[in-house]
Amino acid sequence: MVDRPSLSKGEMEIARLLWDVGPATVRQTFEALPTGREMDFATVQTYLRRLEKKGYAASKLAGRLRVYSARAKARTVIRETVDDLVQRLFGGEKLPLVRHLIEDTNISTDELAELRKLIAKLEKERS
Amino acid sequence: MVDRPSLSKGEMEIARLLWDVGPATVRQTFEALPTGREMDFATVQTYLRRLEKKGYAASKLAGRLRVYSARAKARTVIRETVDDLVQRLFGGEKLPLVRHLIEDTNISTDELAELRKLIAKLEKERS
DNA sequence: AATTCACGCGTACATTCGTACTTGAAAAAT
DNA sequence: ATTTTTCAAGTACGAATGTACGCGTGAATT
Repeated sequence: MVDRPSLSKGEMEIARLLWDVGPATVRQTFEALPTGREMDFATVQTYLRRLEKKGYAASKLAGRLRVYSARAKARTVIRETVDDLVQRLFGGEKLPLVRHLIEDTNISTDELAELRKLIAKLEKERS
Repeated sequence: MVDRPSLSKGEMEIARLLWDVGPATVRQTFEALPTGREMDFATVQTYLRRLEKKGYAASKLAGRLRVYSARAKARTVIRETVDDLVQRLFGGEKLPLVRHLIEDTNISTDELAELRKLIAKLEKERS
């Protein structure tokens, strides 16, 4: 619907944090960065600003702190992003991507089992 | 290993064509573009040049035509690209991506069945 | 009260990206 | 032989991206 410019890689990382930690200040977002992923505070700030400009986030001042919150649902953004990747890298077919994920990344036995159940459930629902 | 700069979206599209149609001239690549995806001949040329510069392709002149061929395996590049996406958008966990693909994209019943078989096979191999 | 810290906001800046146009030469068509 | 088409190679150029710095102001610390 709303047709936003797509997310850049860096913006994706920050958007994900926002989905995770909910409405958050720059600092809270900054502190939600995974260990090992170092990025300047001001860089996070810039990404949040850009997310807002692109329509992925909203913000308001609470006192003198600006609080950002996600404006687009993770579900939706993930769909758009993955669709785009599938289009460009797999010519539009998603199955090869799924196959890659379960064959070429060392997926754990537990994960395999979980997928088996998920598929069974979906197949049951369809019949 | 070789650590190349990552592919841009546009470069991905062209890289995929190259894997598909094998060693190819600019024109052959250009003509392998999916219907509906229009892009200038010169743009394809630029992407191929950039792919080469980044180490994803090699080329040589055959007569007066330059023939490009993939230098990095699709498998590898797909792994790198998907890994990166999983890292940024899913915090490193791939299962949510798989789940998204089989739950939130209208996957066909045939595809579901195929996945079920694939999983069964993998599970058998592991035991 | 004076100093230091933290934050918002504006700005910066080199690189990459998307998307071509141009020029000159060779090949193909007339 | 002249015209037209086709390439390779160089160049272009604004927008997006990654990554911050600096200033001013209000809050916290000493």
